[in-house]
Amino acid sequence: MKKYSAKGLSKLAGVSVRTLHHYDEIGLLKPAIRTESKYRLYGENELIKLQQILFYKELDFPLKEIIEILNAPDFDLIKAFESHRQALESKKENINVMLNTIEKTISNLKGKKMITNEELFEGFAAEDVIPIRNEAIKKYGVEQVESSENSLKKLSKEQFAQLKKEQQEIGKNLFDLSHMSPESELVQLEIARHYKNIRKFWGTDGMQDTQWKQYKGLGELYMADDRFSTVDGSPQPEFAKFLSTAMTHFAHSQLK
Amino acid sequence: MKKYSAKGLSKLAGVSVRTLHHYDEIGLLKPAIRTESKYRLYGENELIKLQQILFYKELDFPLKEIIEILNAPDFDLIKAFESHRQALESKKENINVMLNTIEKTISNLKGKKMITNEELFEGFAAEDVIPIRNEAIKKYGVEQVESSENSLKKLSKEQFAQLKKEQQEIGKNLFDLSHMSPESELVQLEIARHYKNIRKFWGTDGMQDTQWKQYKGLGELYMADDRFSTVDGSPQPEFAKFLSTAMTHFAHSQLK
DNA sequence: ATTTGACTCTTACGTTACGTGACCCCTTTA
DNA sequence: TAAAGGGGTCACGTAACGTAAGAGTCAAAT
Repeated sequence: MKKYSAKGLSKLAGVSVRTLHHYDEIGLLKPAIRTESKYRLYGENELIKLQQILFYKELDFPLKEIIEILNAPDFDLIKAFESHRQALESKKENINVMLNTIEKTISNLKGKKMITNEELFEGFAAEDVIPIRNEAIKKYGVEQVESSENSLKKLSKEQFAQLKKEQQEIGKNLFDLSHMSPESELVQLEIARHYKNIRKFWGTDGMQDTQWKQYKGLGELYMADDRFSTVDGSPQPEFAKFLSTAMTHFAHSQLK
Repeated sequence: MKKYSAKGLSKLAGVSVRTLHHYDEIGLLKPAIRTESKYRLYGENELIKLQQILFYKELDFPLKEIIEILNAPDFDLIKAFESHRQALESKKENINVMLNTIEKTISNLKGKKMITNEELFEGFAAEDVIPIRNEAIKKYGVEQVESSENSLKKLSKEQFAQLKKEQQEIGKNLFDLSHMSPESELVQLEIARHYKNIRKFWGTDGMQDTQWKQYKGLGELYMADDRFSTVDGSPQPEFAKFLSTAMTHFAHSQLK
């Protein structure tokens, strides 16, 4: 059985020796054996395990979770890798979104146009959200808005699935809307893009952080707002815009 | 003029109060005024500035740089954005490599085939080059190697991107070859063909520029290494892999 | 046989962008 | 008038290592 020294393994895997020390310290990856003089020696198994660690790390799993994942006895390699691939692909899409934003910003700067803050923050700002929320408060009262927000933070899994389904329906409708829109092709493209974002936003699993919950709550809130539903009940592009904003926030939080 | 308390502003912008404290501490965003009782009060200007801060933060600028950006109106924004875009793009490329690796790994697990460690780590390892380089230095001397490398660093980014792309093509083809039966004559033929391509690539035909000639020199330097040629003169897959790795290595050094 | 040079170990403080108390002050409201 | 709900300043905790410092180990070269 082939053995690797700390440096050997580090070169092979593209990590620092310190990283290996660290992983040893926290019990994530211990060397196969320790020589008399305390040298770390790793074997093939450690090599494979390290690769798995790196994959998860690439997906921004904290090391603590990686320890749990790799210690789980029902750990299915192929399944894990396939979910990795999915996550990577969505990550790539997220990067594309950011690239678009940056490119727009660059071309804006190059054109020496002074861009307004609203344009600058398009896709980021909570500015879009806040006034809407304020009006919602005027209409429904603070307590209703806040209770709605709070209650939404306690959704069950079934409710979540339901919401997800509904959101996907909405996405479809939006897509149809875009085809009927009398506006320019650019608008259609934008809406199509939003549609994609929405699907991804509501379709991604494993989002349990606070931001996400907030957006989810706000999402339902806005859905209740008249301004986001037409007579026939189909949603307006503004709603998609909000979702896109939320999606962008989420995407960026994922990118780190 | 409207004033915001710390909590008020934090809610509006979606950041924590502690964050505002922190920004105050490091001089990134100071409140407009401080009341007698030391309360922080922010105005519209601070709101806007905070939005700008958040914008840059979304793009992963460290706070130190954000301070510079916002303090220096003549800061070269475009340059900063460009470099960030490049970073993102290289990130995307890495993801693509990883996707390939994962897919290969999956099919490998499914097919129960063993892949080599180097293939397993494709996309992570970057410094395989170093030992080879050291040996090259031993053989040919530091000055020759370094002069070759230095001339390499003068390549334009476009030239380099092109080079890298071609190298990746070569690498891909060779990798695909590795899936064929090793005994097959077809494989030998294919390798020979690739060898021709490589030779052509390194040949003088397409490159009359001085820099390119020196680049070729470095290539020949490495090609002269025993480990990259077999008895009959045909190259080993390791050579193409080395080229790919080297390109990646130098591309990185080019980027920063 | 020794010196060199690459490698190894442990220990421990530095880093980034805040989170999270602890403890105390100020203002509003029941 | 006292509780509630803000506000403030320390100051340590966090994640995932980076980066020396000081010292031992190992194989090759002198």
